[in-house]
Amino acid sequence: MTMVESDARVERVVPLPVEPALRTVQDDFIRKWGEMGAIWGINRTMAEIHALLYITGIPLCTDDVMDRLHISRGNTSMSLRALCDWGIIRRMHRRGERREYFESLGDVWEMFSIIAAERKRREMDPVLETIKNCIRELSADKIGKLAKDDAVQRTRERLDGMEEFMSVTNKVFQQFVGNAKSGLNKVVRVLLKAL
Amino acid sequence: MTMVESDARVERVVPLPVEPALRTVQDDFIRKWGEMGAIWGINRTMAEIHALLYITGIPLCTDDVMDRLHISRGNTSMSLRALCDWGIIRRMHRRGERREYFESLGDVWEMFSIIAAERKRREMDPVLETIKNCIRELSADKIGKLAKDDAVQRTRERLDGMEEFMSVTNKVFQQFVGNAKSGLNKVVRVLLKAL
DNA sequence: TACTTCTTTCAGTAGTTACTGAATATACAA
DNA sequence: TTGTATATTCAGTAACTACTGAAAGAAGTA
Repeated sequence: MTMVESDARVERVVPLPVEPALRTVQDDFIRKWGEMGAIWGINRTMAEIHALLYITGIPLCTDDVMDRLHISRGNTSMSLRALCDWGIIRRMHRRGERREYFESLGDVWEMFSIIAAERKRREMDPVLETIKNCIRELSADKIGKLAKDDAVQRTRERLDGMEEFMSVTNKVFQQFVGNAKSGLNKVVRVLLKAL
Repeated sequence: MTMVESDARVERVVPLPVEPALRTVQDDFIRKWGEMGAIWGINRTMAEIHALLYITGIPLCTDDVMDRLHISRGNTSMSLRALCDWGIIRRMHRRGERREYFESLGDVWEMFSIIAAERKRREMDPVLETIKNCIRELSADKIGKLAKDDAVQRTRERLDGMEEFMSVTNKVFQQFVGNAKSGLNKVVRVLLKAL
């Protein structure tokens, strides 16, 4: 099958739902989600791409994303890959089609737990490790009678406070991660009941 | 009282605890805390300054901070102010001394709830607002029979999922913020018991 | 094989954020 | 008042991050 090349493109130039009312709503959501990206440690463009995939709820290809968000092919490609690496969108192959499609996970709880798990592993765990190590280094059998020193004791108190906080926080995270496969999870239900 | 000017400085050049063992431990903590800054939406230097004030547990002045962390006066001044604005460190005036001192809050739970409250207000609340507005804009009395459209329904489902998630998250935050004045708070106690 | 369609990579650049250090302001003391 | 110790501000710059677009690569088709 031969085709004037522009035809192939035109088919997809405005590939999406596109009732203006719907489009406006989606754009609104996308913009705001992009602005919030920082919370998740994800940059604006990545957050917008994710928002687009999430809010439309259908698989889109690279050109769909480029056209709708006005970003370059390179940026689109890299951001899509990064989102796949995070695991909050998925690559999709369509029978008989060469190009690849991408779709977002539909379950917000699952997405949250994926992100939380990864950030805990990358950012909290090492800090907790360091704190525990610091506490060890200030123990009497490491520094002898210096352990009685005022300054040392103050520092140890502070380390203890931080360790308690982070251990508890870690446990809470763990629960989200372990349970949040779908919908309201156990932790949240317990919490809401208790309040 | 007249003083050779260098004396006044020398007094404070290495003003801090300074048993090498203690210092090493503190530096360790400071470095790691700085690296983790991102989680809190606070940059490395600010996080390090905060870590220093937290871990030593005594009030320090601008020069103490500059000397210990090797940062410029300007940067120190601005970062200290920003930390004061966040409310996680406090300015201290000492009788008969001209220079100002700064000290960190000692209670990690309190610091956490201060930061969480502020970030919720600045980052989550507006998004939730937008989502609610999106849902409103897609209601039948706004867009009529278009509301039955497939694409519209998909988008509405996604918005609903997100709204549920964010509302619940908000409630949990609220509890931390409301209760976490000191030590293990109600929410955490409930959680730990339930798990 | 060569051709087409689509994807990935990456050097270069634009845009952003963090930091310095000198100038300026403030606040107290003599 | 002037002098001194301290704090703040901010223009300029360094360092970093995000983005583009062209080139190369991959994977399928004729």
